[in-house]
Amino acid sequence: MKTLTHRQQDVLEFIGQTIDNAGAAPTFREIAAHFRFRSVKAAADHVAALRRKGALAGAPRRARALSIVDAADDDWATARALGRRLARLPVYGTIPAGLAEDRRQEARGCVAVDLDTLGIRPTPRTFALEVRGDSMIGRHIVDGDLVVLEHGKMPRHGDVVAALIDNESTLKTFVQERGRPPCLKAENPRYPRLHPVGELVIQGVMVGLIRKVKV
Amino acid sequence: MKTLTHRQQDVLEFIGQTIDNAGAAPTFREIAAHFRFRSVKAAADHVAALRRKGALAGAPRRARALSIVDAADDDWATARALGRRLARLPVYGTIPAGLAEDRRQEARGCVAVDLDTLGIRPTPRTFALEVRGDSMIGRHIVDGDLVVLEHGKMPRHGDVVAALIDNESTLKTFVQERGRPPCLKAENPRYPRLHPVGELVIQGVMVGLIRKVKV
DNA sequence: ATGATTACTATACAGATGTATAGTAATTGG
DNA sequence: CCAATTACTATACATCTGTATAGTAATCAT
Repeated sequence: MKTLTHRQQDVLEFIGQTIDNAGAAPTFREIAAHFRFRSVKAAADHVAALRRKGALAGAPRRARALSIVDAADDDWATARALGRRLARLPVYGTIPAGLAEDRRQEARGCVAVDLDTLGIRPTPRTFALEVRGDSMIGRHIVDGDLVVLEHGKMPRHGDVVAALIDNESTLKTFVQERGRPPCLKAENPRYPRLHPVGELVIQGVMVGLIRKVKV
Repeated sequence: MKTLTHRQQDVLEFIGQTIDNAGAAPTFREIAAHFRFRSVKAAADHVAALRRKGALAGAPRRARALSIVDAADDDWATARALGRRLARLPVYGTIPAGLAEDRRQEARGCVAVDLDTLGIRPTPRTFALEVRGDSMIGRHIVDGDLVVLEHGKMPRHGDVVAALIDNESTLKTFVQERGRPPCLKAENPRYPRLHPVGELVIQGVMVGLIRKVKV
C-alpha cells in the first residue's frame, strides 16, 4: 500500500462520510466546495491520486460512481470489488423451530450491522440473537450480548451454536470428537448437561458478537 | 406502506442490484436501457412513483443519488427518518499519549460501525482499540476483540478504560471507592497490580465491543 | 540543479443527467 | 361511464459533471 498524504486522507475521509451520510459519493465540485478549492481540478487531482494509490475505486466518467477501498484491508485490489454494505439483521429473543419465511413477524427488532466490520458475508439466513442468561460465560458471552449467527451453516468442533432446547433458543458449544456422535456443551459449570445433537435442531452458527455497554 | 406494482418492484430491484454491484445508483438512462425503454421518462416516472411510495430516498436533481429504503422495515416512514449512519472509527494497536491531530497516521486501520447498533453518539474522539492479551478476561473481553472507546469522557466506578502504561495502551477497570483516590484494576489474577490514576493518562472509556469469530 | 510529486488557480467543453412538455394506450376503482 | 393510475414514446433543454489544457508555487529525492 502506498502511503497517502494528509490532504489525501482528508479528501478520502470526506468522500467516505458523504457516501455514508448521503448514500452517494460527492462530485468533484462538491469536494471542491467542501475544501473551498477554487478549482475543480484540485478535487479531480486528489481523486486521481487516490485512485492511483488504490484507495478509491469506481468507473471513471460516471457521476458519483466513486467507492472507497477499505483501508483495513491489506490487499487493495481485492477489497475494491467489495464496497461496504450494511445488513439489517432480525433480532430474536427465541427463534421458532423452523425459521420459516415470516421471520420478520417473529423478530423482536432489527440491528444494522456493517458486514465488513464483522467480516462476514450476509445471507438471508443471517440473524442476531440477544443473549439471556450466562450459559456461555465460559466463552465470554454475557447477558445482553448480541450474537450474530448464520442459519444452515455446518458447525465445526468448538463452534458456538444456537439450539432449540425446551422450546427456547440456547447457545451451546458444538463438540465433535472422533469416534463419537456430536453433542452440545454449555459453557457454564452450573449447566453441566450434554445434549446429543440428533434430538434437537441447530438453528445457527455464531459468526460475530456485538456488546453495548450501558452508560 | 403502499404496495408496489410488479413493474415498480422490478425497477426497485434493479436499482438495488446496481447500487450493490457498481457502488452507485443507476441513472434514468441506465434504467431505461436495462428495461429497453425507448424513453427516459419511463424510468423517471417509475422512480418518481417509488419515491412517492417511500421505497426510494435521496436528493432529487442529483446524479446517481438514489438510495433504497430498506424493505425489511415495517414502516417506511420511520425508516426514512432514521437514516442509518455509519462512523469510521480509527483502530489503534497502541494509542499515543496525546491523542493528537494526526491520529490517522498512527491508526492501524478503520472499522465502520453502525451507530444505532452500538447505541452511541459519535464524537471525533470515538475510536476503536484492538485488544491484545487477556488482561480484561474477568470482564469477558478477550484477545482480538475490538473495543469501542470514547476519549475525554468522565469514567465512573466500574467503567472499563484504556490507559497508557509503560508506553502501551492497556484496558483496566476504573475503581472509585469513597474516601480513596481512584485507581485502575486489571481483571486478571495474573495482573494483580493496582495503578493510581494520577500517574497515568486515561485515554478512553469503553462504550461498546465487537467480536469477530474466526471461521 | 533538476525532475518528480504535491497542491493548487482559472477557464473551457463535450457529454451525461435530471427534468419537463405533450401525447398514447391499457387498466382499475367508484 | 369517468377519473385516476400505470406504463410507456418522443423530443427538448438547462445544468451538472468528468475531463482537459495551461499555468504557479512548494517540497523532496536524486
